[in-house]
Amino acid sequence: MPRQSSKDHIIDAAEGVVLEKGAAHMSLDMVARKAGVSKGGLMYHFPTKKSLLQAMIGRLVMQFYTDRTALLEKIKPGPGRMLKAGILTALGPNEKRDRMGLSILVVAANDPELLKCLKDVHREHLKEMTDSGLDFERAAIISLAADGLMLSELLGFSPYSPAQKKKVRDTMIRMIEELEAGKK
Amino acid sequence: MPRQSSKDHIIDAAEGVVLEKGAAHMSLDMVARKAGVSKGGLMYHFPTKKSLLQAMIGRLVMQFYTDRTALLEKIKPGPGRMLKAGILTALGPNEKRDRMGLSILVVAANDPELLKCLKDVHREHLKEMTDSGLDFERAAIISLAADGLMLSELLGFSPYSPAQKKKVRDTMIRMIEELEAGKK
DNA sequence: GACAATATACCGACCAGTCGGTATACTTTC
DNA sequence: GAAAGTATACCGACTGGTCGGTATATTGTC
Repeated sequence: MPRQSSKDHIIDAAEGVVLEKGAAHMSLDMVARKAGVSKGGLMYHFPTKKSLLQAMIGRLVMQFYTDRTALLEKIKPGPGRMLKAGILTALGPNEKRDRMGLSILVVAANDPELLKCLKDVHREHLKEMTDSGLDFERAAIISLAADGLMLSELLGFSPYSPAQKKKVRDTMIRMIEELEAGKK
Repeated sequence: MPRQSSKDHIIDAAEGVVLEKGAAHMSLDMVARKAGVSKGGLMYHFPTKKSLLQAMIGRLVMQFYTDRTALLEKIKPGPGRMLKAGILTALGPNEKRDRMGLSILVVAANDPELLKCLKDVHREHLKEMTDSGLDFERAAIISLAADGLMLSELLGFSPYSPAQKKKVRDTMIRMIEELEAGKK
C-alpha cells in the first residue's frame, strides 16, 4: 500500500526537523526517525543529503510562486503590479515558509550548487518585477528593501514593531504608485 | 617572546581560514595549523570555538565602525548624514570585511548567543541612521535596501552590473537628499 | 619553583553514506 | 496458473572520517 507519496512524506518530516532545529542541524537520522522510516529507507528515496535539500528547495520555491499568484489576482493592473505582488508575498504572513527559507538559505550559502537554484529563481523573479517600465533604480531599491526587511526580520535583526512594519510596507506600495504616476 | 599578540595572530589565521573555506568549514585544527600553533595553544587563548567566533565578530564590528567614521568626515552635515555614511559603508568596497561578514553571519544564524552581538550592533547603527528627523518610513526603506543589496551581492544573488549598482547607490543618496529637502 | 604558554595524544559524539539483506508485488515463461 | 525472475520499497548494522573538547606533558620566564 503505497502512501500518498513516500517522498512527500519524507520531505514533510525534513521540514519539521528544520523548523525545530534549523537546517544546519538537520541530520538524515533525525529526518528518518521523524518520518517513521529507517535510514536505509530514506536513502532509497534520496540517495544523498543534497538531493533531499534540493527537493526541499523545490517545494519552497513552488510555495512562493503559489502565494504570489494568489496575491496577484487581488492587485489592480499597472506597471507596478508585479513589484507589488512580489513585495507583499515576501513580506506576507507565511511564517512557516519564511523560517524554512532562512534556514535553507543559510545552508545553501555554503554549497554553490544548491545556491544556484535559489539564485536563478530569484533573478527570474527580480526581472519580472523590475522589467515593467518603472524607473529602474527606484524599483530596484524598493524590491531590495523588501529583501532587506524580510531577511532582517527572519534573523531577528529587525527593530521594527508590527505597526512600523505595516507602515513601511504601505509606504513601499505608495512609492510604487508614485513611480507609476511619474511614468505616465 | 610574546608575539605582538597571540590572540590577534590567531584571529588573523581564523580569518584566513574563513576567507578560504567559509566559516562553516572552519575547524579549530585548521586555525591552529594556519596560525602555526598547536591545538592546545589555541585552546589556551580561546577555550571554546564560540569564544573565537565572538572575538572575530568583535573585530568585524570594529572594522565597520572604523570604516564608517572615516567616511563620515567626507559627508556634508545634514539630517541624512549618518544614513548616507551607513549606506556608503555597507555598499563600499571592503571586499574582505564583506566576505567575512557573510560567512560569520551564516554561522551566527544558528547560534542565538552569537547572533545577539550582531543584532545589538545593527540596531544601534540603525537607530543612528533613522533618528535624524527624516521621514521615518522612507529612511527605513533606503537603509533596508542597502542591507538587501549588500546581502544579495554577497550571496551572489545580485543580477546588477557594477554600473547598475553604482546607479542604485547614487539614487539612494539622491533619495536621501530629496527627503532632506522635503523636511525643510 | 611557580606560573604562563605551548605541545601531543587522545576521547567521544556525530554523521553521511554503504552494504547485505528481506518482503512484497508485478511480470514473464512454460 | 504456477514457478521463476525481476523490480520496488525498505531495513538496520556498520564504516570512515571529522571535529570540539580534554588531559597531560614540556618549555620558557621572572
